[in-house]
Amino acid sequence: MKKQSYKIDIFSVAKAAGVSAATVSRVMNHPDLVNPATRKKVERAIRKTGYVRNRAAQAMHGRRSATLGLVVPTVNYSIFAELVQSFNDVVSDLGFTLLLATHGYDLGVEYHVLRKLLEHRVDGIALIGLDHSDDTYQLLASQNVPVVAAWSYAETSPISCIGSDNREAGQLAAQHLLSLGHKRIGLIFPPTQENDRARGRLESVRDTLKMADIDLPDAWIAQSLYSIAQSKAVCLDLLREPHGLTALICGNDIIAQGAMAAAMQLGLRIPQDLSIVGIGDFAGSADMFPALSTVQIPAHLIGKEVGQYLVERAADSDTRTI
Amino acid sequence: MKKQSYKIDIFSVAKAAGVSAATVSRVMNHPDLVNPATRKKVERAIRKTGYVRNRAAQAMHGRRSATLGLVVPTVNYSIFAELVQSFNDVVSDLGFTLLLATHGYDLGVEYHVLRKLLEHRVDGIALIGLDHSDDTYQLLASQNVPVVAAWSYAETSPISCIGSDNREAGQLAAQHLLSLGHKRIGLIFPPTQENDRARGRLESVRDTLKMADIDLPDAWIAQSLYSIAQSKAVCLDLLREPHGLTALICGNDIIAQGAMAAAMQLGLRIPQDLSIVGIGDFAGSADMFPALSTVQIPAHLIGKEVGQYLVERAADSDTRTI
DNA sequence: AATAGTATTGCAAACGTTTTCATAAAATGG
DNA sequence: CCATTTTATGAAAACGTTTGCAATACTATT
Repeated sequence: MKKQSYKIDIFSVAKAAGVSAATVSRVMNHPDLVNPATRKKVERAIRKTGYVRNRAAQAMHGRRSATLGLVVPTVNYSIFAELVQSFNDVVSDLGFTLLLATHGYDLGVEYHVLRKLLEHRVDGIALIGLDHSDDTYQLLASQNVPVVAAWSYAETSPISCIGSDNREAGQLAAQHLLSLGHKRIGLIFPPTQENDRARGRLESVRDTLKMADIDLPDAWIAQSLYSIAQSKAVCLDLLREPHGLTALICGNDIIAQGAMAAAMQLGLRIPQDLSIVGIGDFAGSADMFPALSTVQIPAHLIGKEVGQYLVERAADSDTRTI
Repeated sequence: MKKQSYKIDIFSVAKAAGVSAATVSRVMNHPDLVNPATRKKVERAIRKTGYVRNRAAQAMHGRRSATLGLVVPTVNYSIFAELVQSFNDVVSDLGFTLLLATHGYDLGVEYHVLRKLLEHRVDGIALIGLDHSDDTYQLLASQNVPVVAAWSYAETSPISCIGSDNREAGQLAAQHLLSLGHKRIGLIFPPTQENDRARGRLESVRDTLKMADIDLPDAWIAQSLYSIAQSKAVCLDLLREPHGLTALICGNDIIAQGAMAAAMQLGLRIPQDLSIVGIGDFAGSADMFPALSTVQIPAHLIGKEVGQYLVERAADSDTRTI
């Protein structure tokens, strides 16, 4: 029925329905403004011609692209996958399409992918965390597009943020181990230069241990990237040293899983011989690792709220321009 | 430097650089056509004005949106996350932006999200698997946009596909257990109605076992959705029955992880008391579960090849229109 | 039945690019 | 130095929508 691969635009539909292009447009955007009978005719013509509306043209005219941009470090390892999914679920239901970009924990790359999303005139932008380059902050300030930082929450943030307090998470993890009586606690964290989540967690773990007069030599702190394999290797090294560690705090769940693998390999029972605390969330980790305590980050909830917030703001700036 | 929140378009830049809009456009799209000196001027003007090009306008004119659409069932559970990541990495490097959509294993929903991507005039589309609704296939045929089915591979596919042969994967899993001498093998698979991956795997497992004259009563086959918790519950039920099962084949790695959790809870050692074979790939699963044998699906490679293929085809149809 | 109001539709002017075509300037070659 | 090619630029016509405005056809109120 729709073989004619030659461009079917709104005028083709208009002709097929015996109305003007304006009416066809109104059927799609303001159906209440058009007579039910004509609406039926138009809808039939749309179906018959196989018309697919052109959002690019719409975006160009009206300042609405019906897209939202989401920039995450990575979608691997499940860390942000759940957030991406719930974000997408909610905005998709509300008629928006997701433009996804990743930067692999490189804030220079982040600037460039953000720019690409803005080129597509997304109606809103979500980023992860609060550490961003000056260029990024300037770019966001210059475009007036709704922005929200997800995952981290801080009173002092220059842009709106929806997420959890990383300092509190670190504090919870440390206090949990302290309450169990641990005194020799090792730390495995990812690099913290461009990552406010990891930095906040690490700092507050340090502070909490210091407040409790617990020693934390540098040798008990190890660094690992986001890789189970690497984390496992790093933990093996750390646990083989004669530090007498009785507990580990892991900066995120990926690292915690590497730590568990290392402990298993060394024949250490968890939690009898070694307590491991992770920070972060991994869908289903509770089922997989009943012995691993985790300070949970409600990724699903954050994604949902971020999506709702942006859709709302997009609608606002829509009416604002009118 | 770029406070003037009022619309900065290509003409503003042109004025700032003392050239025409056409020249500015050429600087961005065909830099070799413009004099190096003027190019410098224009680039400076772009930076000074904080101009961000409008891809919507570009797409409207020229039939290039610089976007690619990817439709996956879900990005949760890591099943497709790795593919999404590697697809995005390669297309992003080549200047494309990713439009992501998910359908939660519902092919009716798939049709609608696909339509939304087409509305945005993506330069190419990737879907997962070969099971799609008739509407979907018709829609794809009516638009002439490059399409590729990822994950599954089949000679008979009506559209190009890049992926692995699910029948072979199932066969490998079954043969592996047969070669270990197992005779009482249980199966846990996801629903197979709208999922050619699961169906192909299940059928070939069945065929392989039948060829080897191994019994496979219906009671040994259980169904589970993509959820570790549910899979664990289903496996607990299955293993508690007096079937005397010595091995399990799991339709994917999520289910396999639930099966492992169930076995652990029942005190069964893997692989001494129970062998578990998963099909699918989970980044890092080798590190996490050394005892779990898995028929690996090269998600990373598939994502990369699908991305490269689409970019190539997008470039083709670009020159074709000229 | 005349008036005012409302519901429905069409015309045409945007929206911000890209690109064809034309032109002018510069380079080349004899 | 003139003729020819090459290089560099600009003017203007698309591209496919949306929407303000105007016009027409109804409906309700006197």
